[in-house]
Amino acid sequence: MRKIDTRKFVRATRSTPREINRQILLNLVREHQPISRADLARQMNIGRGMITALVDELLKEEAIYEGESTVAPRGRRPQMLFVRTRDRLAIAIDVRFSRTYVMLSDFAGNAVAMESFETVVDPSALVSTLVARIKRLIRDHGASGLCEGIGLVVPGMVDQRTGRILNSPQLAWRNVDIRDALAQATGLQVYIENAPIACALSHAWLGRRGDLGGDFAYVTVSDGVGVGMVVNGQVVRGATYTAGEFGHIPIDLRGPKCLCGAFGCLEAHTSNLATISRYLGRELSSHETRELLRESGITIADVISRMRGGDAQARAAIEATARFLGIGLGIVINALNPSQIIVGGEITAAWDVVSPIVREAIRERALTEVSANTPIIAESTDISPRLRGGIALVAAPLFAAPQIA
Amino acid sequence: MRKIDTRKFVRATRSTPREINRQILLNLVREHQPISRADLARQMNIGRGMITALVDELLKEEAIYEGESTVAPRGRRPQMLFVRTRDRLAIAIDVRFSRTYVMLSDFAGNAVAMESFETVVDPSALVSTLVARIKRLIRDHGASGLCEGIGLVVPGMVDQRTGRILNSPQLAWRNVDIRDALAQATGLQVYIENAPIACALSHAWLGRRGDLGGDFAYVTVSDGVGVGMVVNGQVVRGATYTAGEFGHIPIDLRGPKCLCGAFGCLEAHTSNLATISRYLGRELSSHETRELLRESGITIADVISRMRGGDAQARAAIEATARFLGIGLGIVINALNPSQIIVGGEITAAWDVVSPIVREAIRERALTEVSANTPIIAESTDISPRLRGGIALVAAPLFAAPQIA
DNA sequence: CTCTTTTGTTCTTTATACAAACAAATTCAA
DNA sequence: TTGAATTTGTTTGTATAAAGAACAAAAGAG
Repeated sequence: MRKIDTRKFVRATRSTPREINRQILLNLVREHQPISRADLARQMNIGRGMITALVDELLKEEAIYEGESTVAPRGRRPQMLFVRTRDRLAIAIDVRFSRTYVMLSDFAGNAVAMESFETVVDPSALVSTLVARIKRLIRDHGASGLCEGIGLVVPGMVDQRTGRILNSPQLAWRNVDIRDALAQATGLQVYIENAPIACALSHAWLGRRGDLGGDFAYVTVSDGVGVGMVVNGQVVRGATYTAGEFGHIPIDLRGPKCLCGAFGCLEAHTSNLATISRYLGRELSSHETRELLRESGITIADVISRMRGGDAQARAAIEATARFLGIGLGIVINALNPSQIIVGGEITAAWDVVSPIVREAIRERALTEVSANTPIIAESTDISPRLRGGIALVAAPLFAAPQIA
Repeated sequence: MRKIDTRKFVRATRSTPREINRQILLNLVREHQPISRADLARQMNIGRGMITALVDELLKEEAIYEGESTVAPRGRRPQMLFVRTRDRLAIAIDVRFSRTYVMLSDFAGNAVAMESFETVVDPSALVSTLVARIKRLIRDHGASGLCEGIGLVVPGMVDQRTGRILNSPQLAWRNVDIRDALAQATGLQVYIENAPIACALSHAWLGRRGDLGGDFAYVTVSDGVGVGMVVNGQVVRGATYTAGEFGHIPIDLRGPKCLCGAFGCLEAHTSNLATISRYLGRELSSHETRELLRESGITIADVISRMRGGDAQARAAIEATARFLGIGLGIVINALNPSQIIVGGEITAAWDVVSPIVREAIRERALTEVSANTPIIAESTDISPRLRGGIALVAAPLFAAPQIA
């Protein structure tokens, strides 16, 4: 039951039913391809004549294409339909603390080319570096299709009205606009989004067919901790685009000081930096620790491999992180009751150790049996969910439900 | 941008545009009444002919009615339209720990009659008591209209598929069904909902015209602490109907033991019981404390009035509660970034003392200037938001957006 | 080769959005 | 007082697209 916002509603016109049914059909093709017109008619409870008209429209726009006719047990052979994704390309950009990744990929998320470079912190220098690399990528590898847009994923909150990055602690950016400069220099539409939401979009639109559907939360654990939430099929951005900042929720008011200045944040307990600091037996927020981290160059992957090598200190650090992560996921469960939680980040490499501890912490605080058993799925970093999210930013609007009422 | 769920979509038909525009028109009348056809045409960017047709339909169904024609600066006088609410009635039931309230009211939330009785904990005994009172209420006061349904508000999580109360700690109910029994005995449609969501619905559908629109959170502070969230115009219920349980999020792992069994829950810091226990200098969860509370009969209102009388102990207890409440609201802000938060419960009677402490606690943890200034609005208990929510449960479906795509 | 089954297209009917003309009711100004 | 201007609300004709039926095409079965 949705309330109509009488300030910004969208009235239905004569062509509204067609737009809606067209979009439903397109999504059915996307999720069931290959599929015939007759099957679509059965799925949609509609006459085949209607389907013919809608399919003709989509064929003319080259949103879908007709494949070979398959064998059928009897009767005329159906003509199979497919969504056109192979020759539609997009650029995804993942700006991270140390490195920036650029990928050219088709609309289904299959990478065509990928490269990376050390992150340039100055915004305008970053833009010009990106522009050069994007142009070269498209020139060298863009023969198989047309690039239709850029999906830019940044570690920070993004104002969707202006495209500005409101605050990125990792890059020390405040109110920075790189979207418009990038769009102007490349002549391509640029979609910008913060990392946890991009990961959630990647899961929703480019995930496996089995786990589609249902509302979920995507929890990213890296230098920070953030959550991308999908509720009623829509991403939650909040009134001023800062929703999902679970990282700065306190779980222990007498806990360690966080980089944000407050005490006892979830992020200060369970981020990669927190785990490494704990391993080194140092305080997270002190200047010396940060210097030490920078100099030693130790990463969370190192801590995990030392744990595997039998380092008891490393194991203790990771087990403590797991416990706090479980408490964090318990917060998400109590707040949102998602049908599943996806966890992304380097910590997933230690999931065999982390998972049982997480599950136990959730069990301690869950209010019902079902919520205690909320599926927690670890997503490995090597499928690069952020970059796939960048592709989804460009591709998903084609498939989204029309906004009505 | 919403994703279409290909498992349970609603296809558009020939009459879909009409359904949508009809509903938009009805909502415009509701929020701008009195309003003329010509004004509606301007608001909706549509021909006046279309409006005439839609209005005729709504008039025939008696959803709206035509009032007097008003004066106009020049030209033909417009005929004003109104939503019919006066002679449409609903029963609202608010089941609480100690007392149960029953109200007969019109669809706009104007009470016709109200009564209360000591809560009967046995479900079937409660149903028969309710049935008798409802029948008498309708007989004695129902002359002004027809009762079209019952809105039942309970302190606990409700499975909306089955109507069962999954868990109500206050009533010690688990998997109890009173909805169907009530419906069968009264012959009326019964809508059941948990208290925080009902309060949120009350705010969304029966609130003042000024503060309509925008997503928000309704935080209820009574014996428990819960949140009703409205995101993208829709209430958030969660995959298994247990969303909004912010009361059992830990804010201090070394904090007091909660009635749920875990340590350091928000509820254990800021519920009415927590405040009273703190005032008495007792541990919340111990058996002796609960006995003492029951025997002494001291309420949160007593603590507040003693604070007003100069009791330093009472002031300290309430100030501590205020601080923890601020931390709780900070959690809601970081998680959801709502455009506003409504706080309901007895504690609002001390809002002059509570408010500045709450605001300071939020400021300590908010990540942006805007989110630090999220409006926090106290809603007094004497407008009975729960009962109004019960009315909204019956009335709102008439005005909701049609589900499409 | 004919009958049956299934797929996909075409045609007719019907609902309804859209646009324009029309009727009604009122003020203003000569 | 009367006609012009203005605004509201209704009616009428047209275009669009859904709904449903009929038809054509393509295959296998007997």
